[in-house]
Amino acid sequence: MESGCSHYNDVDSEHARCIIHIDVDCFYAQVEMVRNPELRSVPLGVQQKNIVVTSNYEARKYGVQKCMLVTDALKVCPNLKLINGEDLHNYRTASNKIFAVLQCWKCPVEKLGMDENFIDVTNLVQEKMKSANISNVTLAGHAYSEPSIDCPCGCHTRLKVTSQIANEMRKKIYEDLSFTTCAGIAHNKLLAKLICPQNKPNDQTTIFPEHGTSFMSTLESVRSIPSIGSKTTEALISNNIVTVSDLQQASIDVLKKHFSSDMAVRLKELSLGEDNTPVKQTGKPQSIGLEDSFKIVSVRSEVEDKFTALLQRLMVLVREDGRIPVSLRVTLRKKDAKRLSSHRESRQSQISPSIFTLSSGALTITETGQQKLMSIIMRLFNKLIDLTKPFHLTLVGLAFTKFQERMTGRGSIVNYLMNDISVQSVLNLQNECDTSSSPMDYSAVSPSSSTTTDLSDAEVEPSPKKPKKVTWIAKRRCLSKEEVASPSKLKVGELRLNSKELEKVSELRLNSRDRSLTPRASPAKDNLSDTSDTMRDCEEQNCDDCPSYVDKEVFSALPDEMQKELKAMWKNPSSSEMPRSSPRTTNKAKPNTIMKYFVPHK
DNA sequence: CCGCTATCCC
DNA sequence: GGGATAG
Repeated sequence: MESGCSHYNDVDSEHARCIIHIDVDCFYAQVEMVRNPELRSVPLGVQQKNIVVTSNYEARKYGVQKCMLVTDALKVCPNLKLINGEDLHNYRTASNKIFAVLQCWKCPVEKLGMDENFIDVTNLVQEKMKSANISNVTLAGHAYSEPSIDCPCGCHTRLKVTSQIANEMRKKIYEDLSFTTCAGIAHNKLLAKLICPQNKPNDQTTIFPEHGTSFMSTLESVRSIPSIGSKTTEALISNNIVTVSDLQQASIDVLKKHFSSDMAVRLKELSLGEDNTPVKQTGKPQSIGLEDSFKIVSVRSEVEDKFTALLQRLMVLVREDGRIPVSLRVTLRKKDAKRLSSHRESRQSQISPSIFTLSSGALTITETGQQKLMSIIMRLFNKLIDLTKPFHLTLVGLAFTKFQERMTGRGSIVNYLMNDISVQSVLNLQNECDTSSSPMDYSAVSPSSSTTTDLSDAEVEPSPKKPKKVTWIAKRRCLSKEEVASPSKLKVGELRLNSKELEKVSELRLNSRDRSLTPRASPAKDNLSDTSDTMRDCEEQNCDDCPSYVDKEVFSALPDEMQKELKAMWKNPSSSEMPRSSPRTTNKAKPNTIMKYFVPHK
């Protein structure tokens, strides 16, 4: 190191992180101007229903504000050019492009709505500071306030480097996509977001940690703090806490009287400009849903029609998403004289992935699959409505809320096997108490990930609503001829492998099936073979390294690497990786998940 | 203000 | 499962 090395870099400091918040200027209006550059020079408003949801800066000169009534906007700006913005498709596309550009920096990017993104560039800044001489790095854009004190942790330098990165990002968004943006640079999300609009449009602002608290106190209402909404504001105001400054000075004990302890602490921290929430990489949504509101629906058949229509639309979205849903939620809002606003009720249930099919890689659903889903939906509906009384609904909603975990492919051979096996087990779990001949009783089927929990819950602490004690029996199922012959049409429940992996597994299963079928003459039972064959086969397949429950032939067909990994695991089960969803246990009475799925219950 | 979609927290 | 929050 050289001369005045005052650039101490304390990565454990409270100011350790480097966060950028990027906000696209008047997003909808810019999308329209990019589409049609002639609009750039005229006052432009984007209209939804009867309101101007946003306007370009040309229109703002005349006083056209966000969410203004069209009539009022035209009064202040008779030349206002209006474009209908009710179709969000173009906006979504533009939003995704911006998100994609930001991903180029290989840092976590969190999307917030269509026009905002957080980026955590902490690691990138560290790298830059290691490789380049940053002793006299300059700030890009504005500072909220010039750094005065010399923060010993080195955050000033880091944030200056961050401001340079933010500048590069905005430059690339402009060069690639022609969108101007604002950015806020800070050591946390709260300050980055709040400082972002300080220099609008098309500019960026950095705030240094030492100014966090004083900046926050410039905010008039507690409501301007993200995560403090109308309800929390009400509660605070009723305690005479109106401004952020009030909140800064409020006693924590007073806050704890009206909020949970965690919430009280969090409110206080926010008021001081402190926020340790991480930037979470945005990925696929955790739920995909639709809802439909209306004046009144009081007839069951109409409800069914609404759900059928929703399901129809929802399937398009799920198909586009590509993942296989395993849980379904039904929501409704009852007509309520008291609370007209959103008081929703919902019920959800697991669904069998085998309802869906994969044909040549695309997720589809058969007619009978739709019928199965509808019967689940109506069963959930019945749980929500007392059918002996009249009902009055003002909204119904449908959402898929859980999805089959993606095969990460490489990395985990245990997952490779587990996913496959666990799904198989689920498909073949049967409730002993179930006397019906129906092959699928949805109320009884548990998802792979929660089978263990459900079982123990049922044994240890039966819920009063489900008093009957259940016993699960695992059976191995053979593939039908059609399924083997045409793997692309296999039930989705058995297919969570990519095509290469699929080929392998199909092959293994085919072998396994041939072997179990040829020696014995029991062709009558096809799909659901009984357990005895399997159990005996397992006993016959004993080998030195494999437990008795492992099919030797299947095992030996696995790649050497996989065999090794499995053997290692069997030698020392507790130290081996387990699937995320199944916490391992040291309790011998409670077998680990792998055992659970391999060992047939007696 | 309300409709809609999604997430997080209790 | 329900409420609060965001956009």
